Amino acid sequence: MPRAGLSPDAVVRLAVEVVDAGGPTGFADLTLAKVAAKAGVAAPSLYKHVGSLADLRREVTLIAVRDLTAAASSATVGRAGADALRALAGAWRDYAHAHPGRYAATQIGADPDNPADARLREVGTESVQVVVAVLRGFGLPDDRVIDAVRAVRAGVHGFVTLELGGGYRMREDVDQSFAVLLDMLVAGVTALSTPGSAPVRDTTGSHR
Amino acid sequence: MPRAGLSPDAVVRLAVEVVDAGGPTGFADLTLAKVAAKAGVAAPSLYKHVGSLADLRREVTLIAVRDLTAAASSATVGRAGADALRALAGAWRDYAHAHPGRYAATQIGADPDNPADARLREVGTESVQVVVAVLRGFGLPDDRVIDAVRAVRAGVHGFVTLELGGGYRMREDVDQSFAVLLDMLVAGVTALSTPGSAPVRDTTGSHR
DNA sequence: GCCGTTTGGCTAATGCGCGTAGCTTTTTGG
DNA sequence: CCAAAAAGCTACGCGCATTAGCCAAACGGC
Repeated sequence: MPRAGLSPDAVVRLAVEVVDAGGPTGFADLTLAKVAAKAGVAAPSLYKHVGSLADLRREVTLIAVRDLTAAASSATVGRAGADALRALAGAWRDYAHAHPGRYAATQIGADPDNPADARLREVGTESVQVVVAVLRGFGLPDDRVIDAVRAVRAGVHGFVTLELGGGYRMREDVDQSFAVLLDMLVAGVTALSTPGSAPVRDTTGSHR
Repeated sequence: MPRAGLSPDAVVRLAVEVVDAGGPTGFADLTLAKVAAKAGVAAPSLYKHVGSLADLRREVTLIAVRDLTAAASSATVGRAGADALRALAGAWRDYAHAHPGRYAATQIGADPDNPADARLREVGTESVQVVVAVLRGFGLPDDRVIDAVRAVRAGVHGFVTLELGGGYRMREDVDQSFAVLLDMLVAGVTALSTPGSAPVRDTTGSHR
C-alpha cells in the first residue's frame, strides 16, 4: 500500500485543477470523488487532509480571490485615474475568461457570523481595497467612494457574469460592449468626483 | 390510497414555493425530495408529472424569467427615457429582493444547442427586449443599442447579485449606491446617444 | 351501472456522493 | 529497534435522483 504523498495543500491544488478543468461550472461541479480520483486515492482518504467538502471549497475560493486580487493589483501598477480603472477592469475580465471556474468560486459570499469564513472576509476586503485604491485616484469625496466602488464592481462583475453565463447571445462584438461599459464607468466616476454635477436625488418610487 | 391530485403545473408551483422558501440559495437547494414532501407524496411519484429534476428546474426558471420580465415591463408603462430606465432598474432590483430564490433561477443560461432550452431562449429574448424597448427611447444609433443594453444589464444584474450575495459588507446606504449607479447608466446611455461625444477607442491592451 | 384502460400513486432497488468508523501499513523519531 | 503518529484502506450509513414494476382510483364507452 504505497503512499500518495498528499498534504492539505496538495489536495487543494488538485481541487483547483478539477475546478479549472470544469469550465464555468467547474466550481459547482467540484466533488471529493473527482479530487480523489485525480490524486489516485480513495475518497475517504482525503479526510486526512481536509475537513469536509465545504472546507475544500472554501480553500479554493480563497485561492481564487487572492489570485484575482493579485491580477487586478498588478495590472494597475504605474497607472492612475481612468487608465488604472480600465486596466483594473480589463484584468478582472481577463482573469474570469482565463479561469472561469475559479471566477465562479470567487462569488461565494462569506458568512459574517461564521468564524470559519474569517479568512474569506479578509481576502474579500483586500480585493475590494484594490478597487478603492484605484478610485481614490479620481479624487472622490470620501462619502462617495463607496458608491463608486459598488458601481464599478457591479458593472464589471455583472458584465463578466452575463458573458460567461452565455447571456450575451448576439454575435456582436463583446469586447466593444465592454469598452463602452468602461467608458460609462469612467465618465460616471469622474462626474461623481466633480462637485456641482447632478446630486443624487432622494430615491424615487420603486426602490424603497 | 387516496390521490394527491397533482399535475405538472401543480408540481412546478410547489417547486416555486420551495425555491421561495429557501432564500437566495433556494434555487440551488431545490430538490425533488422537498417538493415531494410538500406535495405529501413519495418522491418517485413526481416522475408521473415531470421528467427529471433538470426539467423541473427549467420550468421554475421559465416562470421566474417570465415573472421578472412582467415586473420590469409593467414598471415602464407610461414612462420614457431616463424615467423609464430608472423604473425598469428599480423594478428589477425589487423583484430580486422580493424573490431572491427565483432571481437566482433566472441566471441559468440556456444552452444554444439544447432543444429542451428553446422556450428558455425565447423568454430570455423577451426579457432583453424590455430593456431594448426602454433604451430605444434614448434615440441611440442602431449599432450602439446592443452596447447600451449590455451595460445596463451588467450594471443592474451585477449590483443585485453582489447585494444578494452579501458582497456589500459596509453598512452604508445601499439604496443610495444603487441610485448612483443608475445616474451613471442614465448619463452613459445619454452620452452614447449624442454623437460627437468621445468615440469608443479601439480596445487597448488588456482586453484583447 | 359495469368493465377495461389509463392514470397516478406506491414500494423496492440501484447508483452516486458525502461523511464516519475502525483497521493496517508506512513513516518517523527517540 | 520500537512505539506512536500519519496516511492509506474497506465497510458502512445517509440522502438524493432515478428506474422498474405493482396496484388502486378514475374515467369512458357500453
